[in-house]
Amino acid sequence: MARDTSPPGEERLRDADRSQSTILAAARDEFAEHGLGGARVDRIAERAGLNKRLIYYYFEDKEKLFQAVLELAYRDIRTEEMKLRLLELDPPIAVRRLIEFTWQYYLDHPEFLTLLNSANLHRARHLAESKRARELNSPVIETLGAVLERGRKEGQFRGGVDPVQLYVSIAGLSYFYLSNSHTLSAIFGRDLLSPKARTERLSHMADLVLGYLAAS
Amino acid sequence: MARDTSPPGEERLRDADRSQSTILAAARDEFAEHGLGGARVDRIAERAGLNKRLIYYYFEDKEKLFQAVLELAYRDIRTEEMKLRLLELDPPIAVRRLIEFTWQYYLDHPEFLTLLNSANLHRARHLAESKRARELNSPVIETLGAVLERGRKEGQFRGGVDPVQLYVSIAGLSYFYLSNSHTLSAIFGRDLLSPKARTERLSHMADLVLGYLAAS
Amino acid sequence: MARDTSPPGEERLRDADRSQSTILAAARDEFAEHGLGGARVDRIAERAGLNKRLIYYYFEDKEKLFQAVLELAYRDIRTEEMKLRLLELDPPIAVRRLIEFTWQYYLDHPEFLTLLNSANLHRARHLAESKRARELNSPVIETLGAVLERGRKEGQFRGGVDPVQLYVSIAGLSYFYLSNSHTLSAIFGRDLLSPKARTERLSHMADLVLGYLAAS
Amino acid sequence: MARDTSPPGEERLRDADRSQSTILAAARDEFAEHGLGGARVDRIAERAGLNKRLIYYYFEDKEKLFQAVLELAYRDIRTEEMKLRLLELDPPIAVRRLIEFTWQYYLDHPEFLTLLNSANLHRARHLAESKRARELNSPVIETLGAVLERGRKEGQFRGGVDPVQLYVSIAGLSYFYLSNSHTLSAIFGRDLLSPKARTERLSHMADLVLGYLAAS
DNA sequence: CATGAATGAGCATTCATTCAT
DNA sequence: GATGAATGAATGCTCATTCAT
Repeated sequence: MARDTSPPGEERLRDADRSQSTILAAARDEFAEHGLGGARVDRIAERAGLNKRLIYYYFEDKEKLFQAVLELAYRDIRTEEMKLRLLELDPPIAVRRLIEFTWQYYLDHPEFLTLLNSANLHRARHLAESKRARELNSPVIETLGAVLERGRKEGQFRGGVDPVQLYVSIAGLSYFYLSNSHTLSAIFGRDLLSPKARTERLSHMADLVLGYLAAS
Repeated sequence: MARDTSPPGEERLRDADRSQSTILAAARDEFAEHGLGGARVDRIAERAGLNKRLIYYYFEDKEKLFQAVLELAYRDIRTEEMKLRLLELDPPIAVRRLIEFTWQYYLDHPEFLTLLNSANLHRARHLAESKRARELNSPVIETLGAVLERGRKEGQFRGGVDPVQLYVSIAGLSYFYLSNSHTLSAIFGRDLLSPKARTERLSHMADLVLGYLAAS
Repeated sequence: MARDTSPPGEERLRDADRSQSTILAAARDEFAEHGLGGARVDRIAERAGLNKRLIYYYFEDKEKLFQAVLELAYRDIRTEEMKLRLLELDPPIAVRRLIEFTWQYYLDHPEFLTLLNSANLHRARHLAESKRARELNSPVIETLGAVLERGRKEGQFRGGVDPVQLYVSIAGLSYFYLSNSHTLSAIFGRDLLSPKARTERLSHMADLVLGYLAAS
Repeated sequence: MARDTSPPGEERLRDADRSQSTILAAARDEFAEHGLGGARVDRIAERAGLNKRLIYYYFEDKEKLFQAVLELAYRDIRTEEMKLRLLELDPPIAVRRLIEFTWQYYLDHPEFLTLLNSANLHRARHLAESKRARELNSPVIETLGAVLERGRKEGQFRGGVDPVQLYVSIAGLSYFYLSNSHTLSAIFGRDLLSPKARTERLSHMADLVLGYLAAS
């Protein structure tokens, strides 16, 4: 009586890795939707289609689960950033590409913004406790430094620009707009997420950053 | 049995106002510290030194209290913004002043950032429901428009800059840096809130925005 | 519309003292029956006919509730002990009366034995944390000392008997027999709680203690 | 695929016995520390360094495990009691020796006291269900009867003393003092387990019992 | 013999909210 | 206007126990 003829790792129950991943994905969605305080462990279990007890079996408690979700979210964006290959591009193009990537990634992963918000609300306690915090440092920072340096050498960019400051600025320009889009839309009485508005925002950000860099 | 010998009306109202203000301040701190989901009505009452029941008497429920806190926070920053008198300044100075004000206000009122975060987590539901949302529109937007226009006319600024976009950018540059300071400090392994780091950030932001505006 | 004509403190709802007493009594029974670990807060609320939340409102948590129950149990037995008036009796009669009282009290309040057991299991942590622990010191100890002294002076008792040791012995003789009655009954194959067995035990204890005291 | 090349039977059984013993010892410690209700099967498995499932394999459930622990504890003390050889001693010496043994055994095996407590809390249900309950009857009872009889014949002891009553009394004198030592220490404000206090207690108990027996 | 994965029922505790005065 | 008492519905977490190999 062949009990299991399916390819390994595909449909098996009792697959620890698979269960953990399922839980992480469900938790990410729940935390993104409701924040750390508003998230419900019951709902995470339900979303994952797994027993609530299993969450505690693998992640100990809600806080540690949140930490694991955060680390995964950072790993995900870093993984994508590493594919950018900015060094192969002309410096202005490279900077523009970084801006576009950041903008698009935030648009595609709204949960990332919310997770960041929740993490900040709790004073980054979850990252401070993570031994892997430093690993989350973006590899792009270094690359961006090289891009800026090359742009300067080639007379395209001004000098004296700190890549960390610029990286934070690029992130902030997209982040604030998107994270506050609902609030801002309500206040300004115009939809900041319409296609037209999006295009305008992207243009503005690129103009702002590249205009600054280009200035003598 | 004389229950109350105080003059009717007047003083009662004063007390009522005072209680409401006390509750609002306590709620603002609690929401700022723990977010909407993590805030506890009990703690708000304790902070205010008032009976929990009074909170419901004045604000109906926790959500409405949060909404009131949000509206107050917006009113507060708008009040300060109105004192800036940007139109009396040379355009580049005016823009610099707005950047400095924003930066300093966020530094002085960290609770404002957290409240914004919480509001965003809940998709601005609380503002959308507020009849006064539009009143929260910053008067600075209009003023900034005038400043940009004058700067352009005087050959100091480039043209075609949307004041809303620029206003959002200025806010975002400070906001992301400060809101994420703990996370970023952990990741970069350097204290982003040290006096030196603060000065550098302010310089960078001014350079970025003014460098952009000045570019032909 | 007279809402409440009943005598005060009799049937009123919303009577804090009354509620606390009701909870304490229910808790005492539950703890006595199941021990600290086996007791269920739900069941205590049910026994008390009150909302579970109220238990936490008044007693903070299960441990503190147990502590309150313990203190009450001690206060109760001390109250009874104080009514003994041993000093008015002839020394041998006084000692016999203390033995009889202890025996009867344990028989009438089997929950006292169980509570003591539970407290001991947790290393008297609950008493050690009680500020009133010393108040629980039996007033009988002092009285017993006087009785022993008078008995010695009158040539009825031997000298050099520590009243604390004797008090503990008297308690232990009843306590072990009753606390272990089920175990011992099973082992010896005879009912240790039958009327005849009880009488024999009381005789034995009195003989033992008085025989010892009378010995030259 | 050779699964097992070891000699069949013999060694397997050894392992099985060893595992059971390990579990029993771990369970004894856990039950002694936390009582039946507070004991955790997980912790027992951890203490034993064995998989939780094995516990169920050998002992069916927690209750039956507790019963097994109890039976073992009784067997252990009976084994020691049988080494006393009281009949070879002069009656008063024999009684003193029994008192000393009981006192010392309880001191050396505090877990025995706690296990007894737990068993009593559950009304000896675990023993009543044990087919071996009667086997747990102390062989010392009979011996003590003989000692008392010989002491009486030789004019050293009074007559009419029930060995069961005396045995229970001797146990109770040590048991109550030690089992309640924490509570009593807290109440009396003096350390009942200091070397001096121990010596005094032992003296008192011997005086009490032997004084009683010696009395005409 | 031995084990990691999984679970249903339950548990102490919390929380926003309402009642009665 | 103000407050102490009271509550129903969660909420995070635990536990003894079983499954599948």
